[in-house]
Amino acid sequence: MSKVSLRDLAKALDVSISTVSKALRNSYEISAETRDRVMEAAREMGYHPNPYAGSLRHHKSKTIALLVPELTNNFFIQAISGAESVAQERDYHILVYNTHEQYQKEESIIGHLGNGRVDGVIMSLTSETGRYDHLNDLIQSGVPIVFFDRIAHEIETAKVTTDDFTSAFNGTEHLIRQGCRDIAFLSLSDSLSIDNKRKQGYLEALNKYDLNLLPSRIVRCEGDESQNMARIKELLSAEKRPDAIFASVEKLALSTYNVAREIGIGIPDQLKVICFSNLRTAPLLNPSLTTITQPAFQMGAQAATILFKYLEKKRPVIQNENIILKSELIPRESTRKPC
Amino acid sequence: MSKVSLRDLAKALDVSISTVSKALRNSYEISAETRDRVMEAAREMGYHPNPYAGSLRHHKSKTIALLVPELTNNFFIQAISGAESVAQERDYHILVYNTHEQYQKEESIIGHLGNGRVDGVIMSLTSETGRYDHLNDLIQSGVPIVFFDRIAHEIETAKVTTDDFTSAFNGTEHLIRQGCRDIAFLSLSDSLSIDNKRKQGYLEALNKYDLNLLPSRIVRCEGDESQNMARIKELLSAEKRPDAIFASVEKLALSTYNVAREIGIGIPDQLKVICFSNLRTAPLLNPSLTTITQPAFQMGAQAATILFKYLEKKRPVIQNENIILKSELIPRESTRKPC
DNA sequence: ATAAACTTCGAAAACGTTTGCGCTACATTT
DNA sequence: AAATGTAGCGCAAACGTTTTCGAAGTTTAT
Repeated sequence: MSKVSLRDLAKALDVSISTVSKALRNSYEISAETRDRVMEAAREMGYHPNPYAGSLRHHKSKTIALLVPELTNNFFIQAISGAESVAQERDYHILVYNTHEQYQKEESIIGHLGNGRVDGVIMSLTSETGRYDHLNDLIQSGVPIVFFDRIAHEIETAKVTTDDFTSAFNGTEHLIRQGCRDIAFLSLSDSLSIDNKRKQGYLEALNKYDLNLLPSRIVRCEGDESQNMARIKELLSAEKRPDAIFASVEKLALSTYNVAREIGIGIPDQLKVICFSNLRTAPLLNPSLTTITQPAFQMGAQAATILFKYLEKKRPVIQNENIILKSELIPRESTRKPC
Repeated sequence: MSKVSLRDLAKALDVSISTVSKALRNSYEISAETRDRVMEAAREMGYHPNPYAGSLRHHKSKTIALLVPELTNNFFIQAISGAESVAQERDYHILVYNTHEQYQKEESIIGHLGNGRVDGVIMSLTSETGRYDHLNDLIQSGVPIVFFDRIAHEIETAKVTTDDFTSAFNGTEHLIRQGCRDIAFLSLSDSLSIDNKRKQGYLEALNKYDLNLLPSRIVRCEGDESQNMARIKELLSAEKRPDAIFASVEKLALSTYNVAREIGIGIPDQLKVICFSNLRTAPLLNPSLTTITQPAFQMGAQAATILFKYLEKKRPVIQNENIILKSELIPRESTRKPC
């Protein structure tokens, strides 16, 4: 039982290829009797249509691409999972690509998506991405893009994000209410939309409470894990160290935990920690970690839903559309006030 | 700049389609001058070959499928990441499918992979999967499958696993050496190869130390999270509760942590816990979790490497081949002996 | 009875490639 | 001078579909 094509079926049934094709698609042109014969034979011979032949005719692949800057990351995985759920419902296929936080890879992958391989793209930008020609080219060539989380404001299309500014504001305010007066912010990248929004929320909260900021309190952590840990260690080893850390992403909070443990700084007594995170084990950490948790699964599902909505139209040009979901601040021990 | 095809290029250059095609593939039939003109025009007009047209001719899609029973799972994500890395190097594309631990979904997805959509499959079985007709059919139709972790012994092909028996034996022995005498085993599914191997390793260790087993000490946890937690709660609430838990998978250990916290059982003093896990936060948990960590990334990478090795042959029928990688037992506080 | 309409099917083009083969020049050999 | 060789290119088939159109044959309407 190797590949069986329409031609094989036609030959076996002694009818034409087009008859078989029409019968399988329940065309009104075919008599019920013939249709049943064809269906029966198709099942028996194990016929499955060649998807690429169909794609070639239709200029539709029933396939979308999903680009994320990291795979081993709870947020992105949950988002992928959400998108995959929606795609599976609609019989779409998902190509997954890891851009590894590298602009060059993003560009190269996007380049491979041009000529009909996918009907659309769902993506989150690299922390390096500062120009968008590759994305505009793709859209120009008729492949719509929906962004989630790390979006490109410059591109007119649908974007699914969370209330980063407000969440960061609330998170910072939470720290202040827990008694912190010198809060450091661990940033991932200056070119990232979400990072900037979060930073602004953080600054706005400091401003509201008249806490003036040392410039050194905003720490860029765009290196690998050991480089970031070195930065954090430097920050926490200074004679005047901050009394709280707001990590813009999960991994920086974990690095902070590791550094704190290494150099003997107690959380939350000597240092409070909060971060954006989708870590399922946040409640089980030592100490349990206060998080701002994004609805990652829903974000992926929403992005997919929007994309499919447009793909079902004849001319899928996506309009500007901003879906903003709410994150949830979950206070835990890492920001507990001393009693 | 919408789609540009060979025909468009040919028209623009006033040569035939075949000349363009050959020029782009650096055929010796084409003069250097023409070749350069074509190359130049192709770049300028933004030509990218339609992948599906090529697939149709070649019966090769440069695409593989990756089926996992769960997406939000550190082990599988790392494995996907490993496979993706190898695929990216070789310019292969990866379709990712979540079978949601459901045999029916696995069967349906496999059915969609039949006619040329993918050149090969890398997969880990569902905990429900007990029959393999769908997989054999796929292989018969010329699509090779490489298994990893949750394999089907019954199918002759390449399989990448870890030393589950030995690891489970060692893990159990570790518990015994830490003073445990009544060790419960949390199992995921009876039909899963890895689960059985782990169970056997566990039993063998008990046997070596002459610890006789209550049948109730092997607990099947194949439901959803709340059902599993109920089971574990029942186990730990009994008047004679076990002094250790060996969880065959990560999520059951986390459920155990939650239950223990809920009903006030101290880890490790009243209960020791060990599990197979790829949790990055294992060292940061409260208490830090003793794990048997599988080389998940390498497993995915290995599986992909083997698959590609066969795909590059003319007749990709994969021979029986068992790659067995070693897991690492990392003792942490959750199995610490009382001092 | 003939014309019109409908039913059921097949021929063939098209999607965008790749590739074997043939054709034209021209150059080289006898 | 004729025969042979070669470089450079185009024609057309093929991959497996879908779909338009027309050709039969059959039924209905006039």
